[in-house]
Amino acid sequence: MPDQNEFENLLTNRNLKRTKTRILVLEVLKDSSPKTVDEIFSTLYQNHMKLSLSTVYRVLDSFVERNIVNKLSIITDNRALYEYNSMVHRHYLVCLGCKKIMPIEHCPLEDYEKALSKETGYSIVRHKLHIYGYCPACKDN
Amino acid sequence: MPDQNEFENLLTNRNLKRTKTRILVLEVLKDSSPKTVDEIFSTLYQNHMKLSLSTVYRVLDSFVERNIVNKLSIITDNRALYEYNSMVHRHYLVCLGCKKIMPIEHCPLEDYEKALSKETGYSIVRHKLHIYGYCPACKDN
DNA sequence: TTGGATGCAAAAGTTTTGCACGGTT
DNA sequence: AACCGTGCAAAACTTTTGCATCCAA
Repeated sequence: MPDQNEFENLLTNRNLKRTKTRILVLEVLKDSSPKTVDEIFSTLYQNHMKLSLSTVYRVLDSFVERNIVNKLSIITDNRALYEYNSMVHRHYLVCLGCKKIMPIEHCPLEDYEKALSKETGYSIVRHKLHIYGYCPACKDN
Repeated sequence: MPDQNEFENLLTNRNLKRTKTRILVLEVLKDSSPKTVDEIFSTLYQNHMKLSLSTVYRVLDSFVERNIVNKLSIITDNRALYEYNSMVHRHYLVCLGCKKIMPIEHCPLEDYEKALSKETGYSIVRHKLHIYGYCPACKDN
């Protein structure tokens, strides 16, 4: 199982022990849209994995600290969202109809950030951009 | 007091009774950076205004429903942020040090969205953009 | 006067923490 | 063996709700 090894190396590199829960959480988040803590927990729990909700919180904290996972700045119903950090700078085009998420290759903000930095005196680290609309198939409804 | 009248008209137009708490909350939010419920409550409470936390929640709900106030999609410490809706499309520059949130006037994405729409066939409705960095004061640390 | 608005207290929901035990290195 | 990670339960915090009372229209 190639993913298993990928995750185990990742954990070792970041000085985290390779425990069952950590690998399970990575499996859920990898190649998936952002999830709440409860979604991650329930997915695993319903698959008969024995684990505790507080462990999921602690695992996610340790991942966020090490940049393995991003804690999103988008609230859904007062709950935080977490996504696997693929380390590739990407933006997403989200269809409000079918909820499909499509990656956008080009980042339109590189030049803008430089100008903004000069204007405000901020040192700019990163940004998050999500674009919402309707895909060709959903446009008609 | 011109703001008083502005707020009272606003409330009447949206079919909300002109109560003391509603006007106080509008005064706090107008011309201010986004605030948490507790910040709004504490500001008023410390100024010897008698009001209840749950009322602030209910007042804000009624404002969000009527587009008088926006509930932001930026988390600070698991608490929601509210801002007066000036009806101007805005983005935010968030300081990763002191957590200060500063509105950005210019939107760099207007032209980009048109191009993206042509390229993908999507009909684009809105976007969310947050930029993160360190403000001049926090840069040194 | 009437229906909406508020205060208070309790409930609901999310996240964090303490402590003992278990698993990885 | 040492120490980090986990489970469980309780605590801390944010937000919502029920109900009696109050107030704007």
